[in-house]
Amino acid sequence: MAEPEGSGPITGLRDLKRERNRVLTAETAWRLFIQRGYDNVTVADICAAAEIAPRTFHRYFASKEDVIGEPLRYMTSLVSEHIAGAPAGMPDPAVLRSAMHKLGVFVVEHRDWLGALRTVIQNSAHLREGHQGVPPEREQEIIALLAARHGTSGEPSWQQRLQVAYAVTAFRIWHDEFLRGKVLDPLAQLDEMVATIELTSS
Amino acid sequence: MAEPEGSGPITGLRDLKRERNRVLTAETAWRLFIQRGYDNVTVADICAAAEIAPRTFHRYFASKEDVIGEPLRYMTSLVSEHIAGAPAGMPDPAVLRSAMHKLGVFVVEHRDWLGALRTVIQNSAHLREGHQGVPPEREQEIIALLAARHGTSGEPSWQQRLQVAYAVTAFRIWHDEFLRGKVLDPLAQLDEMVATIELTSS
DNA sequence: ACCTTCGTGGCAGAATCTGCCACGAGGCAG
DNA sequence: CTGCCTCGTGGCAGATTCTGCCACGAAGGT
Repeated sequence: MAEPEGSGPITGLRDLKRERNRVLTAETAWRLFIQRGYDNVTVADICAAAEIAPRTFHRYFASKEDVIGEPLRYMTSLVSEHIAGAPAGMPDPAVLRSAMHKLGVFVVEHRDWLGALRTVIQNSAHLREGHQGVPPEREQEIIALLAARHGTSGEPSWQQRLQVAYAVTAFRIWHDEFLRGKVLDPLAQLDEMVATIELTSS
Repeated sequence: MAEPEGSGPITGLRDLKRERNRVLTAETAWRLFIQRGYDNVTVADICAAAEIAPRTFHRYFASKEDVIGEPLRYMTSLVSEHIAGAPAGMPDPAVLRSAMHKLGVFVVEHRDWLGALRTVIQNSAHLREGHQGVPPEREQEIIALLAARHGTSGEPSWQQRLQVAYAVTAFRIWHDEFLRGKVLDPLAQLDEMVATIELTSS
């Protein structure tokens, strides 16, 4: 009996194959969504293109809709790692600003691809409502990480919750404006928008 | 041929019956959800209790999930009406603050019922992600209403978008804290939280 | 009173998602 | 290296959600 690793995908040959197939399936799905639209692609189509069984698809992803959320999950993991690795002395607003900036760099780098995915979401009646922005669960995660930085136990204050929520909200608005091509200097604009969270910490 | 009324549910005897059945169906669904949990209630169950055909259910609601969104839709309509009826001279932040306050009064009045519904959402894996807060579409609606107040045509500025987004975000955080029973003077706290949007308008 | 409009219910079917089981490749001692 | 265990995969049946289609009957207008 090894260590009780519950989730961490370690370096097993089997796990590697699994993860490769998972990523390949997701990319296949995205490609099909972009080509034909989310509603015109069935799980069977994805499985045929990715050469896996439908049963296996639902082991990789909780639902067809779940495949769309994959990039967002990755982006939130970026934020979490960035916060966890931030210097100990840095104040919370600065940590949040740098995390959002890092996320902005990622979005700018993958602009075309994220834009295509955004179009897919906009064109599907099922996805349009509820698939923008960071879900509250992830906000809680960020709040917990920030609290852990200075060892504060107990419930977070509403100021903390609000500041984190404002940060991801500002990012969401910027993300939308940027992908719609309405911004000249994207990262500068992002910094300016995220800077507004500073004012709430009076 | 009458006026080309496309959507407005007017005073027809037929429309009245339809609307009564719709509301009755929704309330029946909520009761079942609260009693047995969202995942343990099928559309067939709801239809049996409400004495309608499953086919009719899906004419009332786009999906089973859609029944949950009904209260939120009503609450956003409250906000829209409040903004549309606000005095012409009042500045945007004040309009937003009063609208959120009015919404807060509604939530406090229906605390028990909304709290039960919140528990239903929290206990369902399907609903937990993506069913909190105001969807971006409604934000756009609020932004448009505010813009219409002082006749500004063209695209809204990012400051305007951010301010509206902050307002509904602050309300969401308050709403969550309030329903978890962590607030002593709810409406005062709400006002204090929503007041933070004022600082972004520099 | 007649005709039109339209909400309702029933049916068939597509599509999503899950529980169950058997097969086979990866992984682990001995 | 061999045998055994683990576990990812695929196939199958079934529940459930959702939609297109059609007929019936009540509401509404002439």
